Amino acid sequence: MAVTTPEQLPTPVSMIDRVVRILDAFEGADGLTLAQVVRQTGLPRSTAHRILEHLAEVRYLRREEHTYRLGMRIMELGSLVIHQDRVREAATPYLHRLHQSTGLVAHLAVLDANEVVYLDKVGNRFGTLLPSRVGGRLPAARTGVGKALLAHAPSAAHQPERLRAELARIRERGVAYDREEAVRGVGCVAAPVIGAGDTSALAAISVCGPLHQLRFARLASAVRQTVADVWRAASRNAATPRGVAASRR
Amino acid sequence: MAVTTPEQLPTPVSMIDRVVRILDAFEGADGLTLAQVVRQTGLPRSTAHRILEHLAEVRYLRREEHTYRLGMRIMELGSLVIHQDRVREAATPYLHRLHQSTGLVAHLAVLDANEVVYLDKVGNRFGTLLPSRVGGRLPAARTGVGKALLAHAPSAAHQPERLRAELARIRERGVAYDREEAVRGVGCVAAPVIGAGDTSALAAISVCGPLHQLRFARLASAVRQTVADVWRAASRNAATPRGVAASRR
DNA sequence: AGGCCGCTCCCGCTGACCGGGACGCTCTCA
DNA sequence: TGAGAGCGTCCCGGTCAGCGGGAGCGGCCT
Repeated sequence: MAVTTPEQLPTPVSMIDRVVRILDAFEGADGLTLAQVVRQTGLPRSTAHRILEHLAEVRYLRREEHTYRLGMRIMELGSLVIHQDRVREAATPYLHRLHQSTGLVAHLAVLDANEVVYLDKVGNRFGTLLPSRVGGRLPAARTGVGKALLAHAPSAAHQPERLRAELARIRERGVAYDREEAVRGVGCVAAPVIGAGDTSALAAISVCGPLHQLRFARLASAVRQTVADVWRAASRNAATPRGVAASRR
Repeated sequence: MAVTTPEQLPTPVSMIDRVVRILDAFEGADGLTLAQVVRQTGLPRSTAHRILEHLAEVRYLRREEHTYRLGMRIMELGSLVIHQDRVREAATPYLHRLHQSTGLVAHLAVLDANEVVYLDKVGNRFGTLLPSRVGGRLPAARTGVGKALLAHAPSAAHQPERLRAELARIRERGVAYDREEAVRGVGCVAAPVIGAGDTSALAAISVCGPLHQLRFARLASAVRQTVADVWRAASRNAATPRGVAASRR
């Protein structure tokens, strides 16, 4: 499998496009040989080889024998993005409080098109039960944070009927629920952090855990309290916006 | 300040070098204008402008008005690096256990030249008291994890006398201590995760907290136990090595 | 031994990239 | 009010960094 239609990718013209295409190839597997990169990117062998070597030289990739992996410099830059995000900065202490007061896993996420991207995750106690991961993506419509974000996004009006109804309910209550929509036996309670002037959400916060031990009413008020605290903390320092969210082209 | 000697940087010749230099400029500040990038990188205005725009197009940067910031794609790639690291994967559950049993902050870090880079940090309870950060760097000689790593690194023989003596003691005991060397009032207990065949350390684990509430003897055995568990878990799945550590050119 | 596959290196050609400079905008200061 | 400084944007002719076909090599299968 993974037989991406051979060569039907438009040939990238700029150097940057070539580099991006190569780096993107590493999202699928955690270690690629030259030949694998060539197959995935459709670039000529010598071109791919040259760029891979060059990227390894600047430590954006790491080479071990004949396999390349993403390197340390990319990790450092990536974690810097998260670190510099103002909403995340304001939210982290409150996520810890939320985690401690509920004993569940607390999330912070932003919307990107139809997916959520997680910026923080506190209290990994359920191991791999939860599919969420800092820097990871999940379809928005099937997660608590995602629905909370969609409910307060410009795109809310253009969703399919069934979802639109649920989003309206979420806007009313200020809280979104997920009852094993993403993972069997797991539920979430989520609420959006709304921007200052407008009505679109900057980010969303959730707590997730085994469905049978969730007290929804209690969690709803805890999450609502948390987003209020985060909003206050964020707007205290906030002169200019500074988040990875929003601003698509 | 920050008046990097103007123009004395060697002019980068390749596109990749130029891109790297621009991205590196964002490590200092979380948001740069074109003019600031030009000053920091020494690149011609039009060149910097063209590259910045191009990077924003592929979402490696994000543009808001006239300031550029690191973008979402970089965050995603970066967190992927951490996620794909085998040692980190094996260590995380044990870091949680260590955190819960001690009530302190648990770290996982690797060595890079004379610095440590943190791969995981569990239990942020002391807020900004600890300078460690996932993806962040600190001088190795002044941290617990750093000394544990240096003690089992090839470079151990070439350190200054005083440090060399301490590293020898660490090799004997299998545990490194930090008593407010990095931060006033804070101490750490650390131990290295040693590679399979050889004697050099893959990574190191530590617990850190307020000095007055540290029971060193008890923590030492807890950390030793943890590295043993992690080693076992890591070598279970480990066919090929897969970590951001090691392999300098 | 012959075929297959993967990595590396070479080298002549060319178009992607370079960067000086023009232009327009917004401040600030005289 | 107008000159000047600083900034971002855009243009365009020249050129060299990058391109990529292909040769060479070495390992691993029949």
